[in-house]
Amino acid sequence: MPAITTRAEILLRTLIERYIADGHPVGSRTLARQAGLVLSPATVRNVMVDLEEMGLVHSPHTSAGRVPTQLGYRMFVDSLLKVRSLTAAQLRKLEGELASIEDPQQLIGAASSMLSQITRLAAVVMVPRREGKPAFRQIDFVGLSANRVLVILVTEDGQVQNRVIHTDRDYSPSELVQAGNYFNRTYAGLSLGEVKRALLSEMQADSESMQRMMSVAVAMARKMLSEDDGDDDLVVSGESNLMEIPELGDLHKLRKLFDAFTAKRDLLHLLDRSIRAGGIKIFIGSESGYDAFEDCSVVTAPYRSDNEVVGTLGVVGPTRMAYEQVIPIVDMTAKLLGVALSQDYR
Amino acid sequence: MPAITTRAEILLRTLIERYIADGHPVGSRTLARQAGLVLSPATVRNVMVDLEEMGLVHSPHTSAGRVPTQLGYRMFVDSLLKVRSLTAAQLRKLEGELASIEDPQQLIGAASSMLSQITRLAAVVMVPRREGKPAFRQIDFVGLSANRVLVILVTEDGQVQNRVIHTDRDYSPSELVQAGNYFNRTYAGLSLGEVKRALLSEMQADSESMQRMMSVAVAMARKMLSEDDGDDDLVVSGESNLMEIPELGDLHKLRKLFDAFTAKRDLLHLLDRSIRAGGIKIFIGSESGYDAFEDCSVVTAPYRSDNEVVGTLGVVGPTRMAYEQVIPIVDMTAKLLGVALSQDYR
DNA sequence: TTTAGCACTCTCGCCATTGGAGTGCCAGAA
DNA sequence: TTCTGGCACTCCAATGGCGAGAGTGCTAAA
Repeated sequence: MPAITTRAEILLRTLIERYIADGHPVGSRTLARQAGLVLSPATVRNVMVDLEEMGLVHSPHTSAGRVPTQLGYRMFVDSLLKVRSLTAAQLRKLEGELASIEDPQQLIGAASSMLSQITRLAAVVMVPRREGKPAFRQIDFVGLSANRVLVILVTEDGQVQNRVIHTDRDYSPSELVQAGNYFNRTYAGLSLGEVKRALLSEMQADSESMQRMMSVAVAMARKMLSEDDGDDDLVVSGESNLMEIPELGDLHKLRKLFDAFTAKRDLLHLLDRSIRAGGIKIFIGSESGYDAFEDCSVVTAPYRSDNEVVGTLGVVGPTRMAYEQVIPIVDMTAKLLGVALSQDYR
Repeated sequence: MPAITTRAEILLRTLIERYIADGHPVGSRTLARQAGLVLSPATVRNVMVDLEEMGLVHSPHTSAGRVPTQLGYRMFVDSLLKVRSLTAAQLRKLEGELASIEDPQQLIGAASSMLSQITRLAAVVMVPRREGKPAFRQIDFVGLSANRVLVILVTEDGQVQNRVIHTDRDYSPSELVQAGNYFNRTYAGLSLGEVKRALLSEMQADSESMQRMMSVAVAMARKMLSEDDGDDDLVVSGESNLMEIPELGDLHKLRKLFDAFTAKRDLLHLLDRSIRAGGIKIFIGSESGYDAFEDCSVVTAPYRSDNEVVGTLGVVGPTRMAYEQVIPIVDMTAKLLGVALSQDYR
């Protein structure tokens, strides 16, 4: 296994850039011209067999040019890539669109749709997971029909969640108001996590010491909070951009991809893996581990709100994508989304 | 223009059934055998030229069989079609899945996904539009940061809507509670439409006669209610089923379709048109008027809650779809969804 | 170590061929 | 008048052969 020389690196880089640009296998003649080195095609060919031995490039058939392998792309993004920073226009557009939105939900949607529009790929944005962090602000109990109570929970950041729960008996409106008041008085300002813990211990404490009503309120709130855990969600946009991409022309592959987008589960796991990594993370081809993304690369970046990572976003596109443009766009979108989220509700 | 004979009708029907079944143009030999009539291929051919003159069938090229035209399909579904009623198993499945769900939102989602699973086509369900009908139950004002108030509106049927609005000045929590109480006292039990009307007149009335606070509450609520109009929405599922359909194999067409699904606008208009028609409505090919659906048929049925039509649902599939199966399924799903919606919150 | 030259290989587009399916039409039968 | 058998014809789809073009691998010389 030959060690990789500087020249080989340059050639690999130009090969990949070229291949990304037009999608055709690159021959030795074009590569020699393109690379800026003064080299004959024959020499380039010699280098190519080295690269092929190292598993960085591959020849679709004897008389085609070379194409990067997954490993080749990996090396490319790891050490050969020069990212192009955004144009002023792009930056302005991104900033402008996000700055004008207030509602976090809409913000997520806007980020996703912009990301897909600019990259012309599919974009995914994970909704922020606050993990019991946001402070509790107010709870309301509204009686519906018999035995059914609507619980409305408002957090400090202005998010509203609601759920219908079933109770063992019918409660009068005034009982419900009372329960709500008790709750709001007792727990105002605590984080949801703390509220949850407090509820747990309160449940275990001697229930005689509480009025029966309060214990019901506690039970209701607990039900509400406990079901709230797994509500991670994704916003996907621009899936149909992927239909324009020749590599994914196979309807079968395309279908797997689209199903993955609607199922969301795998995608969520993938984003989850990258949430801990501090910055940009790139999954090339089968590196993701999900076969729906076998011919795709996924570029993700975590975003932070109030200096703490709360989610990830990214794009899904063909392995042969314009990394040097996509990476800064994803990066910047994550930053701007973070800023926009932090400015709200503070 | 020859009038259509009974025999021609039978042949047209068998031709379409056959074509729907396997997608190949049908030749005179097969048609003669299939139709159950004792006829030679030659005779069938003579009938075919009649049908072709009437614009009901069409020959892709001189030596292929015949294929139904849009007009042919129209005649087929209008007068030739024998719908097959559901199998007991299908019915049980539909009933079972929907009966166990309570939340209207989830119900819509479930109906949509079942519809697409059973038909193996794309399904759409319009969310019920209640047009100011549901009764007002409760409103809450929650102060967020300065000048920003979260308004939470609960209707009699347990639906919760919330929106952040901006106010001219900062309000204290107690002011907000007061405003809420005033509101709930004054308008409890009225329908949203009535509340809206009442607010309008109240705004115009001499504002000196109200406390300043109340007028603010009114303004807030009005803002909330007025923005609430255009929130029609759709739930789409099973889009990716359409990728398996050979007629739609063209990626360009497919893309248009998918974009129509995400844009929702055209689809919404289409469903809107069929909401007034009492029963099943079928748009074949370009009848829909939207070119994304040019090669598709759309089968819709309105559904009712509490004996009043509140929405439509349907499926989108290739023009060549198994109408005799799809129609009863759409029909029954609409009925069952109506029943399930009516049983809740009553 | 690099380069030029050369034979070789593989793909791709083009064309001609062929078999099959199905039609249209006509003349005769019912 | 209506139906049918027969026949010539048309068109498609699949097949195989062919040549051009692109690019390689290898070798021998600079």
